[in-house]
Amino acid sequence: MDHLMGLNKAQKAAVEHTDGPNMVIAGAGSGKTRVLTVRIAHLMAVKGIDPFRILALTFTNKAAREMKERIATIVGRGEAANLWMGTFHSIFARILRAEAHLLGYPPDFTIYDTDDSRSVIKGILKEWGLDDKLYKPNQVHARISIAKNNLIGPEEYMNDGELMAGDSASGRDKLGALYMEYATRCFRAGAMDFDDLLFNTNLLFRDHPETMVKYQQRFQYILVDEYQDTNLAQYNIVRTLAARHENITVVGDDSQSIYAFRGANIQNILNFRKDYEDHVLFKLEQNYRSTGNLVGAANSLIDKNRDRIEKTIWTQNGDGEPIRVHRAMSDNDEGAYVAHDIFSTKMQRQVPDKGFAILYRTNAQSRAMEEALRKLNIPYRIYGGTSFYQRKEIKDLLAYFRLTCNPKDEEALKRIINYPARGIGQTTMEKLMVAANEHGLPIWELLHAHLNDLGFHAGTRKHLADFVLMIDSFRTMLTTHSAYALAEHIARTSGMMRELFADRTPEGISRYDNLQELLNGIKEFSDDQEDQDTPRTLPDFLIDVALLTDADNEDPNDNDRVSLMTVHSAKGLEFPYVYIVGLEEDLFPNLMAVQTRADLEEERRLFYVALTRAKERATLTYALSRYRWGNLTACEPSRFLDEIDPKFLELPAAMERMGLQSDPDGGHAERRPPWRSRSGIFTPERPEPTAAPARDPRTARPTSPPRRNLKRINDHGTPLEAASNAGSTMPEGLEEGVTVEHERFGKGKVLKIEGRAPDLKATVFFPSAGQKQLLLRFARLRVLND
DNA sequence: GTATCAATGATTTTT
DNA sequence: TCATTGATAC
Repeated sequence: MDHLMGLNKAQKAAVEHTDGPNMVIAGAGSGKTRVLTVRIAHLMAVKGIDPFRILALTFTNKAAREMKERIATIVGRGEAANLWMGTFHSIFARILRAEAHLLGYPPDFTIYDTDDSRSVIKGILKEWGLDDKLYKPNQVHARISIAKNNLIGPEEYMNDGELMAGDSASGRDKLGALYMEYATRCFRAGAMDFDDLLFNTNLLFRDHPETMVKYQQRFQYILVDEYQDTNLAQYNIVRTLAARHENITVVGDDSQSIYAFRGANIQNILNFRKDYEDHVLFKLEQNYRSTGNLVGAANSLIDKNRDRIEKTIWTQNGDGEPIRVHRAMSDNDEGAYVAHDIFSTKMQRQVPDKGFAILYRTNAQSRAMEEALRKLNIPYRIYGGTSFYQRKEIKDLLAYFRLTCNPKDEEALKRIINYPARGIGQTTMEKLMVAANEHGLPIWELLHAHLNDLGFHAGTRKHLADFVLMIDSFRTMLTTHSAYALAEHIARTSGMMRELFADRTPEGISRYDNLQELLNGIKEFSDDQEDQDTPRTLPDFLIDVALLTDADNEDPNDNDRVSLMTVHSAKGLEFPYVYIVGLEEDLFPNLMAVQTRADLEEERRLFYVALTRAKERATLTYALSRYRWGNLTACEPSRFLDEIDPKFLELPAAMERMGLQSDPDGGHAERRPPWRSRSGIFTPERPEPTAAPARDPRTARPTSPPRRNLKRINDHGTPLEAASNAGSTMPEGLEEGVTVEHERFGKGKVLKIEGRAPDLKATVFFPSAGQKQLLLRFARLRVLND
């Protein structure tokens, strides 16, 4: 078969071994996507499997689309179009839509995005009079999200003594009740949030065996990409669906697991071997992407992690250039360096703009980079950040669509009932919301059936009735008009178009243009019927759009640009020249993510992902000072810089210029990399290895972390306080879930660790003394190894 | 009920 | 720094 040409032995084996459970451990750059696509094509073309019976799950729409394209080139477009290939969320949204009635949802249920979820939570907090500083909406949502991803429903949550105890220990004993209320309100609104798409699929299969069996039988072959990033909800769906035919292939790389923060469980990939005892394991270890230096550097880094599957990534590619490290004075300086370096590389080596990527840990870092690139007229594209679909004007129009399709959608209603202004203000809304909660009804139903019983003045009543009438008129068009015709009608009739057109400021014009762009998008969507016989309707569009991200909006004719993105969104991509910026302690690894060893290991995997994106050359940069929340803070170089074997690094001539010794006795002297220099005015002293507690590379965590608080800088640019190592706080191995001993309370279990050094706090449950909150600074906890 | 201005507080990563 | 919230005046 010619589609097998050019595959190496391991790749070929992974393609041809079609049946039974298979796991493909695919190192970075080892041709994973190729194997997956050829494998699917092979199933169809050689084994004659009906594409309708193949389920292929990915993490991003982009990955799904690209794979489909590649499969189409082998088996033909029409065949490929019938594959069930997409993200977990989009595939199961599709299935849920077909089965929604079984769970009591309307078929045109809304998908709440993160903002909607947060807004629901805010509403409840306000009504319940809870302090939104104690119950931060983001955190409440994160907690609910993690619960759902671990298949813990609101009842289970409230019945789980440990969870509830943990909450009340942290003074947030209403979390369970909040979760319950949140779920109730979403359901009442006929809405599922992102996590519900997976959670409810689990419910569907659990409570409706006949439905589960239907899908079990349908999906004869199941393939899962990026298996290391699946959470319990996803894992369980896959396991359930695969139980019948057991033709399951999972592909992944434990070293690239970077989504634990949202519930991904690396154990899923580590346990596959136990789950399917007669599985076959393929290891793809040859890297085709990167130079020898890059592969070596990445290996030396990831070697510091403890939780991983042993494997050796190797390459036949030449060594290539060493990895460069650049120290910048400030974040703007860093941007200027990167921009200039891109400019000169571009000129000297004739590299197109799209050959470069700038990767950073947090979206906030993009600004300095953007400014620098703009100054040199280098075209760039930012991935992530505020996407098109998050713009206010877009969300507003989408809210009209949502309300039309599902009038119970409370968030949509709140958003637009008075936009454009039609005299329905805050007071009216509050009355409506109170009444809705009293009766347990969606606002829409109140307005529709009980408008006259709510005690509104005639004027207000008229405004409300007009609104209802308008939405109802849109609803009658749902079945008679195409998505585009209806969308355009709504944009005009609602008054949104007029409102935006009237604004002649540059921003206003751009908002109007965005509106037009959305409508164009819907037109394209309406017209695109290649895989369907019936015209696509507005509800179809909404499901699609809710799960779309900015990355799905790329214009193929305008893609010769430098890419700017977070490391997370760079996963799966590759670029000849990669700049990884902001390699500073507290930023990368991120302050919020270095509480436990597992967290730190995830940060390290993230850096591993970043490094392995590069084909030709990687450049690592860090700044000595950086604006954070608007004020200048001093930064220390990232520990990750130390963790790469220095033989893969280029140590710049800057060393000599700074008057540092370099090899006075023929190569045996201490080679001090520039980020370790002692003398720079700006360089905040990091405790020397001898002074600081040794960092054990196996546990990869300082036995007693130096304070990593951001230090304010005074006018002379010197840190106000030296990095203090006082207050040894974190005992070795202390993390959530371990058993500890306290000199007064005896043995206890650590439920939670929070705060930042030196104010790290642990919530510990002692059977003898109950829940205690302990400042690690004072409580001498001893970790017990059981 | 609406518009304007000052104060406030947030930045980890995404479907 | 910037975006969102709260108070004030219209």
